[in-house]
Order: sequence, then C-alpha cells, then structure tokens
Amino acid sequence: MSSSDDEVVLSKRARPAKNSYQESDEEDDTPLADISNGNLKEESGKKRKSSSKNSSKPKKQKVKKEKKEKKEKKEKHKKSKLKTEVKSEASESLQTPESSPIKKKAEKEELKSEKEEDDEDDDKFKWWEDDTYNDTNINGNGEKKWDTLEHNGVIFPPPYEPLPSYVKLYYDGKPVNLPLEAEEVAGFFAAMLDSDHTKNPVFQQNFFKDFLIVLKENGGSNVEITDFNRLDFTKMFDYFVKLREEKKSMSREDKKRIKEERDKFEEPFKTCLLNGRKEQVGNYKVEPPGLFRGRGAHPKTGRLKKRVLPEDITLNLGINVKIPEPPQGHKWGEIRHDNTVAWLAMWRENISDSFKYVKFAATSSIKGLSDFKKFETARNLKYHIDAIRNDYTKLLKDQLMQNRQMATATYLIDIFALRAGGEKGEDEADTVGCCSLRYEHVTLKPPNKVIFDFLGKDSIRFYQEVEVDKQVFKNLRIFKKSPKQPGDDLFDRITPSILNKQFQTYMKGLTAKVFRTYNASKTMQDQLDLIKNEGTVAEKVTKFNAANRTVAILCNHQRTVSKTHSTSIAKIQDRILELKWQKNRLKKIILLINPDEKSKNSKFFKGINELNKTQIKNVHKIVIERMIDQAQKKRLREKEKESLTGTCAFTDEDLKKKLESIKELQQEYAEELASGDPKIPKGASVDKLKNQIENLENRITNTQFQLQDKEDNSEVSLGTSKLNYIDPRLIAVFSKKFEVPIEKLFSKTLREKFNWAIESVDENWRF
DNA sequence: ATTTCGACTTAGGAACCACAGT
DNA sequence: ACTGTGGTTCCTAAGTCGAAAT
Repeated sequence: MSSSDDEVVLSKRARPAKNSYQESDEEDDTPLADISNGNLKEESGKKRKSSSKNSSKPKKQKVKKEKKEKKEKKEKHKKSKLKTEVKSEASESLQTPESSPIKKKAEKEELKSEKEEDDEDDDKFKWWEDDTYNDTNINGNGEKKWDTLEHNGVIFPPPYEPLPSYVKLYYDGKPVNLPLEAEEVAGFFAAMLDSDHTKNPVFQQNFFKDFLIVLKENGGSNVEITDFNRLDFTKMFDYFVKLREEKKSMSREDKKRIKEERDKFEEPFKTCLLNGRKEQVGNYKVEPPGLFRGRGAHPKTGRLKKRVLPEDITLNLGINVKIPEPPQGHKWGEIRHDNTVAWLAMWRENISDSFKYVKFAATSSIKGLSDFKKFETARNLKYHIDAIRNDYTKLLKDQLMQNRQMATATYLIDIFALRAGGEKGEDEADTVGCCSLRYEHVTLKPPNKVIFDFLGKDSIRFYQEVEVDKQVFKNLRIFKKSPKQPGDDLFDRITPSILNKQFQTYMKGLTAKVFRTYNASKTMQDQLDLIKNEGTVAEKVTKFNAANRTVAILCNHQRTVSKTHSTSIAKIQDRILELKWQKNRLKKIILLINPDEKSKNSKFFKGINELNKTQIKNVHKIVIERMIDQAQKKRLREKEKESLTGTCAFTDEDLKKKLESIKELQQEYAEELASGDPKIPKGASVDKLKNQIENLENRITNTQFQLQDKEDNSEVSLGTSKLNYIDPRLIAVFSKKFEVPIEKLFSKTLREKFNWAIESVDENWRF
C-alpha cells in the first residue's frame, strides 16, 4: 500500500480527542499515586507528542556521529573472545529444555550415537534422532553454536550493465548524459515506474536527493537538474520493459540452458559444512543495490541502497578452514571465527545502519533445533498460564501504577495477541505494539467496549472492536486520563524489557512473543479437535484450512486483496448464475416433456424461477459472447496454421457459418426469455435430464463453496502462522490421524523445514 | 537505569512456476 | 496447445529481545 493510502486511513480514523462520558470511579479505579518512583517519569507525557504539530521532541537526540568510533573499539574486544572460552563454557550451562527433546528411537541410535561418527555426509542427518543434540551443547542453550564451519562465501550481484547510448533520461525534454553511476540509480527508479512507489512523493524526493548526490560525486551531467518533476524516465522504462519481454520470449531451451548454467555456478554457495556435515545455506546472495522500499509511511523510502563490496563483508567460519577467495581484485572486509553465532557472513547496510546476515537455511539442523526449542518453550507455558492469568487478573487492581499497567498489558498480549511493542525512532514508520500504544489508538465505549485502531508491524492495520474485562476497561480509562492527550503513551511506566523480566519469574524463556506462539498453537489444537474424521480428503483439508484461518485472524496476519480479486469474484458469481440457469432450464424441459413430474416431486421444482429476467438475460449474453469469442479465436489459430502448412480445419467460411448458428441460438434465447419455455432438445429424456441436473447441482455447491472460501481468505494470510506459529507437530498428527497426506498440508519447503516434526511425532501427541 | 547494539525471528509482497480449464 | 490463476518460493524489511555500553 502506498503511503498516500496510509494517510487516508489515518485521517479517516476516529480521533477520540475528548471522551464524553463522565468518570465515575469506584474504589478500584481511583487514580493511583505513583508510589513506585517519585515520578521520574514525569516527562513521559511528552514522549511522542510529535505526531504532527507541537513537537520539539527533545528525547533521544543522541549524537549519531560518534558511532563510528565506537564501532572500531568494539571490534578489538570481539576478537579476543574467540575460541578459548568456548571450551569451558561448553561443559557447564545447559539446563536442557523443559520437556526433554524427542526421545523416540533413541535406543536405536544408541550404538552409533556414541560419537555420532558415521552418519554424516549422507546429507540426511537427523539431528532429532541424535542424542548429542538432546543434552550436549551443540547449538545448545549456552554459547557454542558449532564446532567447525566451512563455506564458500557469498554470491555478489552482477555488475551494472550500462544502457545503450540511445536510451536516455530526459530533463525538460532534453536528453541527459549521465555518468554510469548515476545512470544506474536513475535506472532503479525507471525500472519501477509502474509500481506505486514511484508515485509516492516521499519516495520520489528521497530518491532524487540520493540521485543528485551520486550525480555530483561522479562529475555531474550536461544538463543542470534541480527539479524532480522535470525528469522523464519513460524512455528508460520502455527499454526495461523491452528487455523483460525479450527475456520472457526466449525459447524454452535457452531458458533452460541459462538456468542450468546459473545453478552450476551457484552450487558451491548453496551448502556449507557444519560440524563436518553438509547443510543448506539460506540467503547466500548478497542483496543487490536498489532503492529502499520501506513499508507503510517510511521516512526513508526511496533512498539509495548501496552496492555491497567484498570489503564490506565479514565472513564467519571455523578457525582452521580454508578462507574462500574474494572476487578478483578485492579483499574481504574481515574474517571472524565466532562459534557463538549462527551466521556465515554479514555486512552493514546503509539505510538504517544495521546488519544483514547470511544465515543457514530453514532446513538446517541449527535452525531446526532452535525452532523446536521455540515450540517447546511455548508449549511449556501451558503449565504456567493459569497462574499467570490469575495473577494479572488480581494485579489489574493493584495500587501500584506500574503493576496495573503491567497486568493490563499482559492481558492485551495474552487475549488479543498483541506484540510487545518497542520504542521506534523518528526515522522509521510510525507503528506500534502493546507497550507503545498511544492515546489515539484506543477508544473506549462504556460499559466495556474497546476499539483498537493502530498500525502494527509492517504498517498492517489492527482494527478490532472488542469487549474487555471490566477492570481492564477501567484501567485503560485511567491510562488515558488527563493530562494525557493524543500522542501520549498509554503505558508510560512499562517497556517490553520490564514486562519480559516479569515474565521470566514465572518461567524461564518466557517473553511477550511466546504468548503469541502459545495462543496460536493452542488455538490450532482446539480447532483441530473440533473436526470430525469424516468426509473426503478435500473436505478435511478445507476444514483444516478453516482452523488455520482462525489462527491467522488471531495473529492479525493480513494480505492486501489482489487487484484482480473483485473481478474474479464476479466471474465466479457469473458462473454460479449460469449453472443455476442451466439447471432450471433443464427442469423446465422436464416439465415440458412430462408435466406430471411436478406433482410427483414438487420440491424438486421449487426454485425453478429463482432467477429474474435481467439475470437470465445477462446469462444469455455471457453465453453468446463466449461462443463468439471462442469461434473467432479458433479461426485465428487456424489461420496461423494455414500460413504455415497451407491446410486449415476451420476456414473463414466455417467461421461465418458458425457465427450464423450462434445468431440463431441468440434468437432462440430471446424467444425463450419472452415465453419462459425452452425448446425441447432432440433425444432428451427425463432420466437423462435428471442426471444432468444432479451433476449441475454438485457443481453449484462446489462453486459456491469455493466462492465463500475465496472471500473469507481474500485478506487473510494463512502462510505466516503455518510457517512461524503453529507447532508443526500438530499438523503432522492431524495428517496421520485423519489420513490426509502431509503434502496437502505442507508444501515441499515446509515439509523439509518441519521434517523433524513429521518424522518424530506420534499420533497421540498434544501441544 | 537507560540506551544502543547485535543477532535472531517474523512478515507481506514480488517473482516465479505448475497446472487446471478451455 | 495456451493461458490465466493460484500456490510456492524468493526477497528483504521490520519486528523482538538479551547483552553490552554508557
């Protein structure tokens, strides 16, 4: 969604401003003295004020420049900490995860597990069957993530390919001669001229600023460029479109050959050697340069994302392994041997000055194990959730403001699956989570209705009108009480880190995000429990998807409705109408053949006139148009064949005849519409017709079902919860118990990622 | 105590691909 | 055989959270 869209949404939003109803607090919601602190929080009210007007945000004006120096200092420290300590750390720590990892099959492994010698290399290593992964510290909870690591570095994007000299950027209609570096940047913009990014003024201006910088740095151009709006990228755009098309229309063989060559080249980068075993690497390609596509109203959207050079890259690998060759004429930025981390390479990115990592693939043992641990932690929450809910319910009335806020926030995180919501900077999109909710994001409707309306992660809107616990309602009212006003934090005495610290007192590893995982998986299990083991596989899959959907809705996983959505819905509706028309028409024919049928089974003929004349007329039109269209297309195809082979199965003459017969049919339909009675086709019999009708009825229900599903799914994204939140063992169990092939529930990559779950789980497993 | 950093998970959209329906 | 279409994979942005730095 473009930023201008966001603005629309924002302005549409209800601005609570002043709540009309009067506060009539009873004991429970008397405002609380802030015992906690002697109000060092006084200034919290000013925090974000900004929004638009009166800002003067003094807040975190930290001097950004000094960063560089710090950085350098730190590198030194890092170096020294390497391997020596690893050994010692390794042996201690390790409390082992709560419920012991999958033990099944452990016996069988006994013989070979000793030292886990042989089974490497055959790239089917099953960490979940390996005892050493249960209670040793290989990628354990301690520091050490690996013993040895060897890889071939990373793939860099191809160098810039200059435009042919006849393709230019224009300014005031004049061709501009650009230095290559600037041409590349202009090309980034031109190439995406058909996306809405390039229509966003923030994107345009950010791009333009960086473009001018690059232009100046590289000697400028023949034309003085000062105004973005006088630039014309269309010639460049057209050229890119042409390139795209050429690529698309390449012959099948050429495409295949190119793909094979590429695969061969990439092969060495796709895998690495982790503890002597071959493992997949995830993103082995360095991100190419381009224009930053921030989501939502990101202040930096459109900025130039610079090309990453080998000199920018830090490689991480084992101490005694071969260091991959850097590209010709280049050197690696740094070589590290840090086995406390799980990345192979890293670089600093210039938009927000943060790191990008080359990591293992989701199928790797390292990722698999940490995924497994994530779910075990979430699963462990079931033993504590009652106590936690009990406590926060009580603490909702606590005298200490901080405790009340903590309890209220926990309630929101637990019940509505909100994210923690850390502070964000001025140079990022304004999005919030629980702890960063502001006055204007929550509207209160007595007695206990709350409307949440804010932009969450990825600027996805969270809008819910809900009823909440009485005391939660009272608390929210207190948190909004004057002098608070729009722009102020609701939860001004807590942060995610305070919350998380509290959570840890209940359970090791418990943080705000664990609630999302727990509630998602718990919901999935409950939903799956409701499904009866009956019907076809397809039906069970549909029900499974419906369960998946409730989870996605819980987590607010959305997707923007596709541009073609409404037309494709309309198409399906048309098809349903057409099927109904056919069905009713056949019924009418039955009655024409044998009027007695009606008294025999009046129910059967009940909806026979469900379509009105306009609808029928419309169906007629669609049917006729489609026939004409098909005939003409057929002729076109044959024409081509004719020009090649000289023979032709469908001549212009044939087409003409065909069109005439369609005309006749059209005429018939018109008469039928007037009289209400169709013509009886030759050879029709009541039995045959009934058969056809049954067929149609099936198709109608199927299509209607399909339509419903599509509608329901149009703005819900099921994938995210399946990938990140639903314990895959739940799905594996469902597959087994309900005899639904796992292929119907997990795509190939998901099956690989969750192989540990699929292979280890037994039918009675519960989350 | 608070802020920043570093490493990792979570997220939606674009690009790509396989396949059903004509 | 062709072509939309929907599902899958790729891409990388945007979160979370513990630890280090101040």
